Amino acid sequence: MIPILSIVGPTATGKSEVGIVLAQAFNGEIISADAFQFYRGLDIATAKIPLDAQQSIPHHLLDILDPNDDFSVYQFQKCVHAKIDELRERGKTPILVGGSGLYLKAVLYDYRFIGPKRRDDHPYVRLSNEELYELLRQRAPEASSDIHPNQRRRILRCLEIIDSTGQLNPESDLIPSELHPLIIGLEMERPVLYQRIEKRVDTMLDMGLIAEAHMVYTEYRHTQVAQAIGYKEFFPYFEGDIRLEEAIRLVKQHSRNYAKRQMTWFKNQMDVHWFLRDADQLERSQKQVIDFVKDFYK
RNA sequence: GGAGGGGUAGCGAAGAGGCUAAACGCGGCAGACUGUAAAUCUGCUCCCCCUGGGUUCGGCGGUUCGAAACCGUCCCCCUCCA
Repeated sequence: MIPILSIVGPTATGKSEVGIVLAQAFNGEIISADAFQFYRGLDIATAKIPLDAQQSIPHHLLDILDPNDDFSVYQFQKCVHAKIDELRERGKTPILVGGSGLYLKAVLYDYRFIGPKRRDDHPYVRLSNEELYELLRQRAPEASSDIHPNQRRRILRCLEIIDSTGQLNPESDLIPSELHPLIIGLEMERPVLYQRIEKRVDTMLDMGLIAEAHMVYTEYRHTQVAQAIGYKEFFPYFEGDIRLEEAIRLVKQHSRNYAKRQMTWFKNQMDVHWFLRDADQLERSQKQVIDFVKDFYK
């Protein structure tokens, strides 16, 4: 049986590099699990690994979408499952690398997307948060107790599932999928991580982040991709409402906040084997990870 | 030197005698998460032995049963006049 590896963790911990090293060590290929790296032309803000850094390791799912395309966890799940089958047939180890928690969980765990996708014309859409919550309270009091009334999307989804299946979500997120993945988490001391994040934003600026953001601003302002960190912060600057330094400050701040949310997710939502990386000894931790994986499958 | 305005929690900013450990925003911390997830949402955020206690609103001194709020004085900051 060919194992499935996954590298997760907050942004700027070096997931891409570790992914390549693992791919080299275990005859693997990379599958990206970053919600914005699927889009063509969005390279700088998404910290997409450039071709010449890929060390000839195939990277799947990068650049598969046009920025105008919509995408969802559901589609991602289908794509990745197909990809995993394909790699295994070729005898390759699938290595999922990314920071989009829900996407990873949907693939690595037994997520079943039942019920229809939300439609904008559904009668529910017109209800207020309070009305939706009340509805949920009537249909599924046990579910409503741990969902806040303001969490509109969750309530909506919950109601959809009840409508189409007559019951609540299956407790599927507790059951790891049959893939039995080995999930490796990369983390760093908070101050070190935050420092790296800020330094990386500076590097992105040198690489032309503002031009990329402006491209998104002019061409894709109303699409999904416009909400990526590294773009949306520049929009008010382009409008003349804030100064450039302020926009940059916000990009850094939002990146730090995002990293924190990622930590919370991976710590509490998934079963992860963590590696605390020392920013000065990145190679050493790469070896540790490789040894760990070898040991795990011995 | 003269005339005004102002100094409030990490920052911004309300409050103009008791309902104030002090609204609100930001930042920070923690958390949630099934079809936009780099999204969306929640809680906490002066200190402590925390269903209670202790110190706060530039400093000091007063008035008052009671002061961040009133008076005096001193120290800073800003604007205008000289």
